[in-house]
Amino acid sequence: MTQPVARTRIQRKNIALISEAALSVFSTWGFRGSTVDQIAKEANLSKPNLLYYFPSKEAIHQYLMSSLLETWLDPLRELDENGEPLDEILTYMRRKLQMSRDHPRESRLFANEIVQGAPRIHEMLETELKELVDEKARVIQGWMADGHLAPADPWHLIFSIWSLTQHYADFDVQVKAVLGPEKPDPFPDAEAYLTTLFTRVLTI
Amino acid sequence: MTQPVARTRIQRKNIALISEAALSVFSTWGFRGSTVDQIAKEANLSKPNLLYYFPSKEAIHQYLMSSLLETWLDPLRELDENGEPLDEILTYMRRKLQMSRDHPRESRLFANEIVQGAPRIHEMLETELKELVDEKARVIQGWMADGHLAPADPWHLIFSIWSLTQHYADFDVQVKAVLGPEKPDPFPDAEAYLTTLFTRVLTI
DNA sequence: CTCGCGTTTGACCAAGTGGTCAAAATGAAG
DNA sequence: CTTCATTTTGACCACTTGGTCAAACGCGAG
Repeated sequence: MTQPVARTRIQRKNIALISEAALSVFSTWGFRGSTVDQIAKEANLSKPNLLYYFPSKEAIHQYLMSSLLETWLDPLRELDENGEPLDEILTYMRRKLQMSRDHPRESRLFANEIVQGAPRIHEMLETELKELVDEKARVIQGWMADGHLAPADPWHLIFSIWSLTQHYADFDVQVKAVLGPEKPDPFPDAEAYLTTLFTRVLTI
Repeated sequence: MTQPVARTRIQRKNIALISEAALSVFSTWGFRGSTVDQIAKEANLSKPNLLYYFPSKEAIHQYLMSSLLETWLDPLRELDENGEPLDEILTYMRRKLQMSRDHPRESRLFANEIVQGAPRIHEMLETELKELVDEKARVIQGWMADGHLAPADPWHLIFSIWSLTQHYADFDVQVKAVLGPEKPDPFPDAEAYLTTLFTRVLTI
């Protein structure tokens, strides 16, 4: 029952509750820093009740990771070889930035996992993620070779999109502390800045 | 004794050992995920022995943070108002990138702390860090106003330097997983890419 | 309304946690 | 080589941790 298959209404409800709670807790404290009690409390369930749905803390984390992975990679999947190059990349960047704004916990969940050495998703990074990135990097490389984009290392270009957009979710405490209380929402400025940045970097 | 003042030779040696060990452990597991036993083992000391030098786990963490903070902010402090604008910014970026290469544990220590909401350094972010960034952002703003750099939001420009450079320390597992075993050192390419990036962004 | 299966819980456990303490070991100054 | 402050340690403590289990509960199909 690592990936629980919800059959009853109650199961669906509680697994959803647990996922929500686990997302909040794991994304805030990292795997080792989180406790089953915390997750149970956040989900309004008793600890044994929670462990009736998932066999262990590990299992909750695994379930979370694999259910969120698709959502996380989707924007890159949608990068379209036949689209207008600069527009495709700007759209990808904006979708990633939107995910930082709308799903910061998911972003921090992955950030925590990777900063701590990705012990539980390392294999996935080397297979699924690498394959997807390699494919799309070659698409971008093609665009550059055809003179539609200024030349630049496409792998590092993708890294830079990740790092620049996820920064606003993962390090938002820092961003908000530096910008101060009179700028409570950094996202409009961030979008403008990043649009300018990638436009200048990629326009020939 | 939150900031231990080493008086004897033995104290100096052991406090150094503990700092080293704590840096490794905290940067890998985050504060809550780390244990005093782990740190003691890594430092080759017994737990009570370690707690003879620092009163608590918190105290070790605080001591580490404050001793590393200066090192961490130094590169930005050196940004010189009277230097050649583009060169100053590229130099700053390169120094930050070097720190990611040479001191990845320090980078991850801060990353862990900030991703998890910076509970222990929040105040410092709002004072010391904000003041320094505000000062330097205004310098950059001046350069742009004088037509020495292409216009862009200077605060977000600084954020982008942080995020792009620290990415190679904080997320290095991911970077290495994506680039594969035939590219074990991403830094030369990263430096070339980031130099190109900031040059294109800031050249008028 | 009742029966059975799915659900919930209180009590419990072994291991790990941060931290204490008195006593033993050790280093260095005279 | 003695003396005393510094350093080190084993034993210990209260609390938290992930996880178990038998027993009780309650929802819905018949």
